[in-house]
Parts: sequence; C-alpha cells; structure tokens
Amino acid sequence: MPPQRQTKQLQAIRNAFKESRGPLSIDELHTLARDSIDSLGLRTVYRIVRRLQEEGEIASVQVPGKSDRYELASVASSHHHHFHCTACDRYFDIQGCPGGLEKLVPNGFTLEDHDLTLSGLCASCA
Amino acid sequence: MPPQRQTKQLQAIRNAFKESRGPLSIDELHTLARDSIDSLGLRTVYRIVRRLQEEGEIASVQVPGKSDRYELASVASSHHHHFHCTACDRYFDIQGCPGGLEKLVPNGFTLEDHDLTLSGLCASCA
DNA sequence: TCTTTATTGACAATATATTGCCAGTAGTAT
DNA sequence: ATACTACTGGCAATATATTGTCAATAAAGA
Repeated sequence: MPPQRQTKQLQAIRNAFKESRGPLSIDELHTLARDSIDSLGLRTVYRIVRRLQEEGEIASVQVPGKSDRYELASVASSHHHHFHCTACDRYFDIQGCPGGLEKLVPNGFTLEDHDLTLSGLCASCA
Repeated sequence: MPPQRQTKQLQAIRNAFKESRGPLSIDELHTLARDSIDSLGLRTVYRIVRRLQEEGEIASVQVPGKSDRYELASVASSHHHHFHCTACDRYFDIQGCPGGLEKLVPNGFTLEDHDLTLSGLCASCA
C-alpha cells in the first residue's frame, strides 16, 4: 500500500464524516464534500470511501431498503442505533438500546446481534 | 384489470407464501415454487409478485442491506419483527416488540415507526 | 371440444450502482 | 523548484436487478 497523500478531496470527505450526526451514503458524501470542492467527482468518493474502509477508519452501515452508508469506526464501535427521517431522508445516530430482546427469540434460535431503526421526523422537519 | 386466472404458477407462489415462516425474496420464491413447477421463469415470479402486491394480497418488507422481500398482507398487518439467520440467510417472523422506544428518541424528533431485525442462528442452523 | 385471451418464459433491453481505464493534476520529498 | 508518482475525474465498461417484447401455451367459458 503506497503512502497516503493529504489531498483536499480526502480532507473534505473526512470532514463530512466528522461533522455528521449519522451515517452517510455515497451520494450524501458527494454532495457534502462538494461544498468545499465543487469539482469533486463521484468516482473519487467511491475510491476514498473504499480506502478509508479498508484502513478501518470508517465502517459500513446497512439500513432497510437503502444502499450502504458509512460512519466513523469510532462511532460504529460503540453500540448504537439509527433514526430515519422520512421527510428529509437523513439518518441520525441514537444512543441507548431497548432491553429484553432475548425473550423475543423463538425456541432453539440463538441471538447474536440486532439492528433497530426508528423512523419519523427529525427536529428540522418536525 | 382482466380476470385473474388460476394458473399453477400463481398457486405455487401463493403456496410458498402460505408455508413460509418469514418474508421471502424474489429468488427464494423462485426456488421454492420451482419445487412444484421446474420450468418456472424468474420473469413470471416478478410478474406475479407485483400483481399480488397491487391487489393487496402481499406487502413488501425492507431488511437491512438486502433487496426487498414480501410477505402475506395478513401477516404484515399485525405488527411484528424479523430474525435473520446469518448461516442460511433466511428471515423469520418474530412476535412481540421491545418497549420504551420513545425514550431513545432525541429531543425535537417525532417517532412514527420502528423496525427491528434480530440476527443469529435459526433452530436448524444452531 | 373449441374459442378466446390472459399468462408464460426466453431473451433482449433498460435502470442503477459500482468499477476499470487513463491522461492530466497535484502532493511529497529531494 | 524539480522529479516522482499517487491521486483525480471523466467516460466507458461491468455487475446486478428489474422490466419490455412477443410467440407459444394454457385457463375459462361457450
């Protein structure tokens, strides 16, 4: 792996992650990072996201029905869930976790993980 | 809308839904219904699924990361969640629902719905 | 049984998301 | 400042999922 250069494209995408309150899609990253670099190509977003993922700086997030999103590994490592605003279509991190999931599991099944997505309106849209 | 003919393809797909313990993907429906009709084309599965959906007999289900699945509307109408077996990749309905989700919602947000997917091993794979 | 026509299934065509390619650009070290 | 080469971005190419087309088939009713 060659040395990582500090390009402004990379910085813009790193910054988008840092400022975000939730996981971002490729298109959202593209839009956000374009605020500082309007020539930014989608191809570059894909490339940087993949590289950051391989280096363990970000992690992918699956949400129902949509394509993958990404969030900082530091955020991903602490268990949390997401809130989907049905109006602006953004995702937000939420802390905490409902308890008592074991009792929902059918007999003979083994629970290893879970994934919760709340939905409704975010503060800006409500 | 022309009259609905009772073809064996339609019956096979209806039957797959009836026998299933969880939401099915297009490919799963194709595979299952092929047990009775080995000439069944994927095109036909898409067509029948869409029609059943338009007629309100089935509903689509979104699960994280995967493409849409479908389940009987009668099942969909009663609130429930899903268990994803990471070994065989099938989905199972689970009854019940964790409480206290309101307290997870950030200030100013409005909670309208939620979606929970448990994961682990099903009874056959455990 | 015969006729009508909805349905089927193979294949091509399309939509969408992601990646390969490559000439030009721009970090980085000397 | 210069050289080296990783990086960028436009476009083509690919992968995958879904749909259009149409001749052949098979329900349903006369």
